[in-house]
Amino acid sequence: MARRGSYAKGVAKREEILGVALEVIAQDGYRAASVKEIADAVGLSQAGLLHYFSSKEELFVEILRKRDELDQDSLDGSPAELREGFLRVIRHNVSTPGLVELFSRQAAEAADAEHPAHAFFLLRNAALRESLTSALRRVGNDSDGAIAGVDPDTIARMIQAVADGVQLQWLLDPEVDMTGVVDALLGLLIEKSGHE
Amino acid sequence: MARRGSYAKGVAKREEILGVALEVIAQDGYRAASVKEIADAVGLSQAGLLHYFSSKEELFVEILRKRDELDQDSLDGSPAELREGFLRVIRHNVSTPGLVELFSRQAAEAADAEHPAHAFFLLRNAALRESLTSALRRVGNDSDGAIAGVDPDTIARMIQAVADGVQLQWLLDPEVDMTGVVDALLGLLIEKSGHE
DNA sequence: GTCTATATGCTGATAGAC
DNA sequence: GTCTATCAGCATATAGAC
Repeated sequence: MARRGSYAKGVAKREEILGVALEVIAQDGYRAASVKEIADAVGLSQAGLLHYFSSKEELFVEILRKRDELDQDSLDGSPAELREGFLRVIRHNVSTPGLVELFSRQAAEAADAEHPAHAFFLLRNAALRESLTSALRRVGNDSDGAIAGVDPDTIARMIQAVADGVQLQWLLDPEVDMTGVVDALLGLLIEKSGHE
Repeated sequence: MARRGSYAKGVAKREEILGVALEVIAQDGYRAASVKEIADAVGLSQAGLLHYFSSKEELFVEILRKRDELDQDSLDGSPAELREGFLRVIRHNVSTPGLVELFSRQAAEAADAEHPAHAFFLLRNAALRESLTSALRRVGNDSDGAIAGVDPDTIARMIQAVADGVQLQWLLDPEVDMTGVVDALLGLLIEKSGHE
């Protein structure tokens, strides 16, 4: 129990760090996404923080993972709820530009198979596609979830691509209506699946 | 003439550098996208290369601009040709992953309004949307280029988003069929505009 | 115009005391 | 577990010779 106790404290501290990191990056923007800034916000020195994460890159991955975890509630439930939940997540992202920038940068840097975030993004993307295709299969007219002859996996990639791509446009120009663009696509897809 | 001569030589050298940079990054990947690697490929020292570009960031912007310039031929012409040209550009990108990674990274980093690539991406994106909306207006049934009630600007953003977003997926996993996903969206949009 | 050499500056990572 | 101190390292940027 003593061993588990100290282990649990380490886990709790990690969680605390991730929570604070999420807040400070959301509030202060991507500039706050340095080890030192996060350490300051938590009330630790840089070295103190790196006691819990083996590297900056690992820290960033865990931040993104925690963020997904907090968003997960919105992505559970029925197909109709999935659409609304998906849009809710995007709407929420508007209030956290720093996290969106962190995500977008890491997504690009993760191209390298050796990058610490590479496996994370592969898994994350696959899980998201799975949620989407499963919803498509349950709601579509075609039993396999295809829409107008397009297979569900391609549809899922399309939805994810639009969401990720419009983020880049929005980071460049906050006037861009991220939710509107994604919702327009979802609307077109649903109409299409309903009418065929 | 003497002045214009030396000026012209400077321009010519810049162009030469950009051409070589495009080649080396396309061939050797994003790792070749450092000032030193490019300088080596051109046959200059690092300092010699930076004589022509005030900073690394400016160099990168010019590389991306040059790339667009070379792709421009594919994006001229009629609406039908625009679709084919758009897909041709994406197909070509498959052979230049280093450039796609450079583009994606810069697109994310350009979020900061102070970043040298910020203005470039704003202009580039606007020009691309203009090409797309103009094609939509010429080809659509609705005189204003809307599709199923979605305004042409949103459609244009959607198309651009899917192209940028699927690149991230493809960088992560080269098995992903970038062209297929984008073409599927274009197909859905065209059907939709044709049937309504 | 191009080079060599160096400054600069950050920031992530590590060693070792407490 | 946390800190202070320090290293390491690189890649950009600049100065100055040729």
